[in-house]
Amino acid sequence: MNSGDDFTERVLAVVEDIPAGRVMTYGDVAAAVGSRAARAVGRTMAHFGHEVPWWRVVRASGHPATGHEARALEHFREEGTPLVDGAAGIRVDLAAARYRP
DNA sequence: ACGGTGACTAACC
DNA sequence: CGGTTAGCCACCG
Repeated sequence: MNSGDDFTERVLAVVEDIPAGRVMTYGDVAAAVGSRAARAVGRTMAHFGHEVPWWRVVRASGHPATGHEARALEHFREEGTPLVDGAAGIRVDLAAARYRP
């Protein structure tokens, strides 16, 4: 019953380990599983993200996943995630919200 | 085995 | 700040 995909399983485990009010970048999650496939992490979220707090995973710029910014923003406000209001719109304050294991 | 693809990142102008 | 280019890695048919 092994799902067979170690990478995917590890990624989901890391995302679930992110506490509320904090976020991690795709690159950080990839590094946490011992890889640098930030893109592969994004794909994993697109397929399995419905079972994990995908909104706690953001891009290196502090913006949430492309096409899901509005949805992530609702969760950020709800969990009290540090946000920054800038010209590019609203984004997560990585300096304060980035989760460092 | 191979090429295309993507909820990405960093560098450059 | 923003738009573009190239590099990166894992999954799918």
